[in-house]
Amino acid sequence: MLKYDFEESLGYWLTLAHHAYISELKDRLAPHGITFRQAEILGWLALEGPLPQADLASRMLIEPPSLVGTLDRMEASGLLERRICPEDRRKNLVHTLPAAEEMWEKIATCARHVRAQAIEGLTDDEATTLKKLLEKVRDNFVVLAPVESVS
Amino acid sequence: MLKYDFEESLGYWLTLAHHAYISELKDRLAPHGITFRQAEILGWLALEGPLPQADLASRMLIEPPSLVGTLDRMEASGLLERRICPEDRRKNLVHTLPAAEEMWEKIATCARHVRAQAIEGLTDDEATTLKKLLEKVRDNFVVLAPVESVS
DNA sequence: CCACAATTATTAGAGCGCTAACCGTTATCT
DNA sequence: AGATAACGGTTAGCGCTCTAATAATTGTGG
Repeated sequence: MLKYDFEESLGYWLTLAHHAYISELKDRLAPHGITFRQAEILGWLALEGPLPQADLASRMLIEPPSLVGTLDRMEASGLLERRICPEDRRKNLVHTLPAAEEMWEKIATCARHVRAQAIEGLTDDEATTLKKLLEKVRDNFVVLAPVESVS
Repeated sequence: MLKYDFEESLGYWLTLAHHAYISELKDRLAPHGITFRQAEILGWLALEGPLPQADLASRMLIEPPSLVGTLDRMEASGLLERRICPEDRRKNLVHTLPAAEEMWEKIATCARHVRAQAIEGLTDDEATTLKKLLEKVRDNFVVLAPVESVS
């Protein structure tokens, strides 16, 4: 049987660090009665204002159908509202409701704590280097936007 | 509304790189008719031999119940077999079957390609630095093993 | 104007993750 | 030895993800 040395694989290191980070965040969010993905949705809406579902999905790196159930649950718990876009009646603009406001403050506090914990013991230079290297890795997979062929 | 700057968060960079890596691997595995998690199971068994389900789950960073369905599907497709451990009849040892052999060769090829693609354009020093920094981040979250209090 | 294509959201069905609760087996402790 | 605790696996119920197919709306071609 072929062997594959997980310990030497960048994918494995990435997975370990990512898992540790996200797990910590989930653990801190749970006592406030919100999930990681629901928190992320409130984050994007806080940053960018009301968004159509497709735009929200693309920012979260998921497909539009994956969002439907989560939005349903958040609408049921009074955090959100879908409103049909007047300019394009195919689109739903996702709006936050008042209950989202105080929830978002708790979420942001959790997120800042986890972020600070993550870079504890790293110098500014090291954090910058880490960001740069992670971007390089990502760019190795991102498909270059195909240039429109001008005939 | 409070704003949270995703672009400045280590968690976001980590997520982007991790997502790109894993997505690429999933895309390469799909044509061979196997999922990422099923491939990972074959990888651990190739590396360590037959394992109890709880050990497998801990290596995969998931809880034992999460493994049940996936093992059921793999058993149904003839890749695996659960065998009761003679020394401890509570345990199931997960054994690979012959069909797993050729599947694993395809998987290992995919994994090596993705790994090479990920570190393309990185010097050896940069790869080493990246590993070191990712380990530092992870260690910031890992709970120190509580020392047995010697009374 | 009208047929056709593209876009947006949804449903259906499958895969994989979690916690809580349960059963059978093994270990421990008087 | 016998009661109790701990361990390994499973089930049940839920949350989030995917692809393929569908309905409604909008854009584009002749």
